[in-house]
Amino acid sequence: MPSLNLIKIAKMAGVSRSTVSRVLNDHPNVSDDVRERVQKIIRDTGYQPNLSARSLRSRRSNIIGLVLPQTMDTLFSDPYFPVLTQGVAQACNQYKKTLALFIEGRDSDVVQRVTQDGLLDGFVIQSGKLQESFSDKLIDSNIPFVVIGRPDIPGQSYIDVDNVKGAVLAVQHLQRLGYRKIAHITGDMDTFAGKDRLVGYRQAMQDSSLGLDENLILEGDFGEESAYLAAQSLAKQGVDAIFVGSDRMARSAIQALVEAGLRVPEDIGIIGYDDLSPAIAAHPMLTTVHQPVREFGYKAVEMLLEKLEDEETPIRQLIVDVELVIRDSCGVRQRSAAI
Amino acid sequence: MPSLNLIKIAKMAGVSRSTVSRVLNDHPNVSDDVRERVQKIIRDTGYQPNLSARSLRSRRSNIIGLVLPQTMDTLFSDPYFPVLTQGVAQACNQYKKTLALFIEGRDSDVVQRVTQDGLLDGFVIQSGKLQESFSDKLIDSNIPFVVIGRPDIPGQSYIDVDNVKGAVLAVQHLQRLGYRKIAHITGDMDTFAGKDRLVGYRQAMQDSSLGLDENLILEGDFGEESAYLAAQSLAKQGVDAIFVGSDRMARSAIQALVEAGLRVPEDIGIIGYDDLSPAIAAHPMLTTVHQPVREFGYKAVEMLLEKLEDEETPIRQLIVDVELVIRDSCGVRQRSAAI
DNA sequence: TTGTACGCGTTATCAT
DNA sequence: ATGATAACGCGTACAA
Repeated sequence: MPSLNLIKIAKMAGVSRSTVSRVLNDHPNVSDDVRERVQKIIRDTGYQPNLSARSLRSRRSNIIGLVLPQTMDTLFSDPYFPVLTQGVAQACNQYKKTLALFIEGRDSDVVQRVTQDGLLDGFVIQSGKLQESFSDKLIDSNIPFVVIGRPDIPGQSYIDVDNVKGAVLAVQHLQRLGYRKIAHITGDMDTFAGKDRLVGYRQAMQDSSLGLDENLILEGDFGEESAYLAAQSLAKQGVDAIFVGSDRMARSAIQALVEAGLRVPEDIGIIGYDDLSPAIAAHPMLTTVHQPVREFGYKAVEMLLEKLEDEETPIRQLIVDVELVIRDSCGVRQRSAAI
Repeated sequence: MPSLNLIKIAKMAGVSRSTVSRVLNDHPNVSDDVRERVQKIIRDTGYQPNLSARSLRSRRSNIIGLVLPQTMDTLFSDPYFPVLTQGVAQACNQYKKTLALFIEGRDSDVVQRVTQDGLLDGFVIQSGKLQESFSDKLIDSNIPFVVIGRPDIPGQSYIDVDNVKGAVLAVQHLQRLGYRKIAHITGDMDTFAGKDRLVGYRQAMQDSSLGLDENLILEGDFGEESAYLAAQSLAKQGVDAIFVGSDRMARSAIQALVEAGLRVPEDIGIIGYDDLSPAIAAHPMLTTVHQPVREFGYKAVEMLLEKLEDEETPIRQLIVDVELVIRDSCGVRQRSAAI
């Protein structure tokens, strides 16, 4: 048990606590020989400054939070959250911050825990369902945060992907390939992601000669089951192509279609959304809208750190671009030849 | 900006710091009316005790770490880690601990960060590849920890699943169904999980009338690619059934088999390992060995907390049981009828 | 350049 | 039952 502290190191080096402290914090005003001597002792003893004391004194814990307000059950079955977490963790490593992970459970009052005095310097929060509005507590806790996804109250810094554009890209691609009856299986209509992708679908259909047919829109919830059922229904209905709200749902939809005797993409074209492995890996390779989720998490941390550096930094709202990744499930090979 | 502290609360209540502190920590020696009065003020002001100060004084941060020493790239593509994390997070919520997540990157010295003085009360660490042995630093940092998976040095508390038994269950099930040429695509041979499942496979084959044929063992690495290639090879070779080292690999193997013109399970039976969604969801439903990964993470935290309560608690080594979950890919329907 | 002394907010020990 | 007071380990203004 080391139980070392500044005093002991100071005694060993024959200097005062302050000097050791200065060495630790790279203060300029330390003579080179003293600095050397102290550093050697620090190395030899394996001394580490006590973080609690440091936090207390400096009012900086160097811990930042990642708050995932989804329900536990569905949280990690979609690769989105793991990848996001990875991005955040990567940034924390980079900037030498400790990452505290808060996953909202049914009972736990995450807000309470996140806003504890002296625990976090700030946090990144994934905006969840629309109805679970950000508690005012979060805001007037006065601890800085950045929202991932669009927040449901204005005046916050946030980072989001352009879901509308992504959907437009997907649908327009299907249109260009000559599909005429293009359906959409939506994501969760309680999320901005789900809603915005639907907006994009509607927009792309309306702006085309095909026009919008509300009957071709089936509501899903980002889960396998909903997509499976929707696809079954669409198989009976007979459509040319489906733009599905997420890759995970797309895979499930494809399964339903195949079981209904349809070939993808020969009989029906599919485009998903996310481009996160491993959902795209199976056959047929999924055409999908790529969101840079990892970079996203990374960037969110950087935005937060900026905010921490400069208290008066303006509110930033960053929309990250998306792009269509064309693989097999949209039938581009079969159709491009035909065109 | 609250910037409240004990003194201010004390003044407002007309008592001393000590009394407020006692109220906060549920000390018995406080009269009921004073307690009431102080609690009301605490509620009204929204006062929260400063955690840094608390940690400094009490030598307890109430933060516990989860250390995932895998490389970033592969980390979250397997559902194992997300689910494990979920279990750990759940336990932390339950016991009112803050969870700090450490994901080892290429450059970052996680050991250094994890063992910082005053940061963590203890941590749970996932044992990674065998060669990256636990640094001695971890051990003589003197901060308590529990290992998930078998540690490569003795004398540590750990929790593990019975990988050998799981493999035996799987292979024996295939044997009972009448398969004769039963192959194995292994997991990563640098992990205990991969090695132990191979041990179980060997054991089950040797103990049966079928005997062990080393040519039926193909090495994988828990990744899609390796399983795909191995399955292609086995398709040519012509085998009856394959016990695959993980569900994720099993899915990939099935894809290779189907593309080679084989039907699963009519032509070839498959059993995987893990039973974590969504790998099992697709068609055919995967027969697999269930590991209670979430409970696992939860339990690991409980073991750690025990250790924290009682410094002199004995080292515990807990082996969690596994069970076979029979679905479609093993061909039980086709074969049971035949038997 | 170095040392002294104070305060960060809390808990714990000792009186009263 | 309550209050004064001393730590916990560190950073820093100020003095030397």
